[in-house]
Amino acid sequence: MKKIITSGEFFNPADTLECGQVFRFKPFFGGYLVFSGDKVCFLRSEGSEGSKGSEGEKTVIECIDGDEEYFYNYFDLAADYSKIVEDAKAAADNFGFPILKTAANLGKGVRILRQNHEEAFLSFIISQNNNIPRIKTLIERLCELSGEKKTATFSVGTVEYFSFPSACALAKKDESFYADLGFGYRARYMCCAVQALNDGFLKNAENFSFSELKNKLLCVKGVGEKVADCVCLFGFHKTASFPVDVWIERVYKQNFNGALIDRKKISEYFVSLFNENSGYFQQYLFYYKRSLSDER
DNA sequence: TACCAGGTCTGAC
DNA sequence: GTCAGACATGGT
Repeated sequence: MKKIITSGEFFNPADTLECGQVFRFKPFFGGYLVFSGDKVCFLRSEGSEGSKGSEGEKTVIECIDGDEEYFYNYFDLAADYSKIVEDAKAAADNFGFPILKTAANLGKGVRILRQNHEEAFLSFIISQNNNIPRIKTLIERLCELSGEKKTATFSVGTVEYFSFPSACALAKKDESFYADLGFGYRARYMCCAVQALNDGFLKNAENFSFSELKNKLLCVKGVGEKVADCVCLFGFHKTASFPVDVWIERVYKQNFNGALIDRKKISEYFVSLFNENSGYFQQYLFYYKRSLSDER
């Protein structure tokens, strides 16, 4: 077992996991088990007697031998998030959007994950017109029925879990399989998406530009602007992406006095302001807006 | 019961 | 190109 220990000031486990970018994690011994593809790690805060984000706080990742590099990359540990938060505050001042400063202060512990490509792609197809608790349930069912059973041992004990099924493993599943799991009308989209994956449409996709990748994703039935933006951001770390969903639409109307109606145009508006920081700022705003509701 | 959720597709105009 | 309605499901 290996440990990665980082400062907790700009990496808060709860904020990072519960801000809606990822759906496979669960509470475990005061921290979280985080699943990605066929891997798992145990993520927790340590030494935080004071308030959240205090100087002495550490964030600890435990993983099995050989997975250190994977999770170092997954949690984007090479990036300097103090600069991103400062950029957000500066943008808030420059453009006169005080809410962005408030959101960045609240969400400064959020990191944009570098998720498994296939998992992010299929997960955000499931996410459409759905709520986060239900998305998590559907993905969990999918893994239990089609993933591989695995075990991993951490300092506090051993866990059993299921991997996210590969596109290959899902190749023979038909629409009724997903419908029986409760996917609703998304069952048809899942079949299309799995076939696209098995046809190799995401092969070498990490080398694509943002627009190349997004256009490719939009060719798949069931993938629209918002899902494509989420896959680009959370699966491929294309941070010039600004997904617009119902929550962001509310932020735009209520806090930015926005007059645009079309979500694609709202996204383009924010990207024109924030450029390569769009994805980070979007996540701060999304997390802030949702935290105001009682949903979580 | 009606509405909502990290939307997208389709057909009418 | 724009827009309204349909689409499955389960929680509130």
